[in-house]
Amino acid sequence: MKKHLPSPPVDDRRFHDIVAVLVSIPAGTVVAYGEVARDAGHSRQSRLVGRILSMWSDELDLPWWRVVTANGRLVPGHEVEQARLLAAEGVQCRTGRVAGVRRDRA
DNA sequence: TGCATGACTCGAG
DNA sequence: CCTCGAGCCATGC
Repeated sequence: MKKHLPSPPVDDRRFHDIVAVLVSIPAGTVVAYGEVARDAGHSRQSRLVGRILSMWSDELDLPWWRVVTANGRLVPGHEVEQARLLAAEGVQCRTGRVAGVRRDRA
């Protein structure tokens, strides 16, 4: 059962910071959840990044496909979709994996 | 207040 | 390559 949107996170600074980092990810670049959290100033809230993407990625038009796990693993259940989107930006992928999980460079 | 869950991460087996 | 366990933070019942 999917959970609908909880209270509006617009008042939450952590949320705002993480979203800001997400939208600032250049096309053709893949980053890890932990990297996003660290960039936003919240090194331990990698899970929060995942939750934000899972719940509001579409609502806020966030580039969730540019976010992978620290292991280079694509999002479980969306591997094909994500791989397709990344390929469209020039990021080569393997079965559920990204070819080179460079944090800052494509 | 406590426990379970999750698009996480790391280390070990 | 895969699974498990411990740690981390936020949310919901």
